[in-house]
Amino acid sequence: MLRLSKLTDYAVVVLLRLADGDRATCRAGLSEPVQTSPGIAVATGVPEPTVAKVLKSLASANLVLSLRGARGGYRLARPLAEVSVADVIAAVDGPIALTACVDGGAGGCDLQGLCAVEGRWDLVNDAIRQALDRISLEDMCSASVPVAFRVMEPELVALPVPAVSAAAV
Amino acid sequence: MLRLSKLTDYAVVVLLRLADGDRATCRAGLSEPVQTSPGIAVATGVPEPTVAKVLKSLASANLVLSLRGARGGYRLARPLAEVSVADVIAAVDGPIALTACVDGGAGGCDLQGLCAVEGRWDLVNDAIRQALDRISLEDMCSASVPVAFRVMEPELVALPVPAVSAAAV
DNA sequence: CCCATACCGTACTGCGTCGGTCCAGTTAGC
DNA sequence: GCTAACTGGACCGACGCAGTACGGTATGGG
Ligand code: FES
Ligand code: FES
Repeated sequence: MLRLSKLTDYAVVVLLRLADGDRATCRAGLSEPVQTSPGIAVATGVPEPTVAKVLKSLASANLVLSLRGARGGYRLARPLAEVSVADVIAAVDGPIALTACVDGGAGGCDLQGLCAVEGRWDLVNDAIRQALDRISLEDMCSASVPVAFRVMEPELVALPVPAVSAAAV
Repeated sequence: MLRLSKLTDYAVVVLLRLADGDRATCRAGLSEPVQTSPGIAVATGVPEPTVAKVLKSLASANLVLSLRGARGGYRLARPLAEVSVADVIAAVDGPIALTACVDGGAGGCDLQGLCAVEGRWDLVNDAIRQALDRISLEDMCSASVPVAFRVMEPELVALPVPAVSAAAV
């Protein structure tokens, strides 16, 4: 159904949390805006091993920086505005390839040869890729908050943008 | 991986074949441009039951017209230029809903409430939907044929646009 | 009137991928 | 040296998809 995996959704949640925590620690005067995966897990509600898995994928894609050892953790590699949705999807779910026979996935289609849409999906694929590339996480974060159907606590709704995950720690 | 199902791919193949066959029968003087699912199956190489399944989905979405009874078959409901890729995807794979918590799929996300990206995916979802809506099957068919990597028979390459599926019948 | 043809709907099953978990290993602070 | 935390890989159950099968219905021809 053209559905993206839940891991990608979690990745966005984690990244947003990471950005928000960044700001919080910076405001507190700490020079080390680093968050651990257990901390992010308890802040977002996502099970901890899953958070670790997602962060691992994001780290290998250079979307976050990892600091090993004790007092280690993760840090955003770039500001949210510099990260597009396509980057996140590519980091977690692999390259964007709608079908098996686009440029990305080298010839896995079993109809290759007598299929009428030989490489035509590339057009659609590129269109989607551009659309996803044009949207940054900053855009998603500062969207017009169209949650008209799901009212949360008034205090949370009243807060500016990073209103969520106020139950952290 | 943001991958669309193989059935959708087949649907495009079948629709293109249907349009091409339409033209062929019209040229032959027949007033009934109708093709049976077995005929399309043998023309495209897709297994027959799968073709029937796809055609059923397309028929219930009013993308093709079905004529029952003996000498029945399927016919295009609209010209290819009037059918967008989004229509085909929606017909075969259900509505386009990237995640479980967009407007389409009513609240299936288990993080609902403390998730930071409450309804923000709608932005991405709409972008993709518009991108897919803007591409018609005609566009896919008349794409610049970027099959630089996969050379077919020269005769087929030399033919104008609907060069494919020449091995029909 | 009867039969062949072809669509229609549903139900079933095997398989591949995804979501989630676990464990051993490595690095760096204390 | 010990502990906290990341790293990489493997493992397994669950779910959805791809494909198949069967009975039913409608139409046209003999
Ligand atoms: S779907 Fe891959 S060649 Fe047609
Ligand atoms: S993913 Fe559905 S509410 Fe966050």
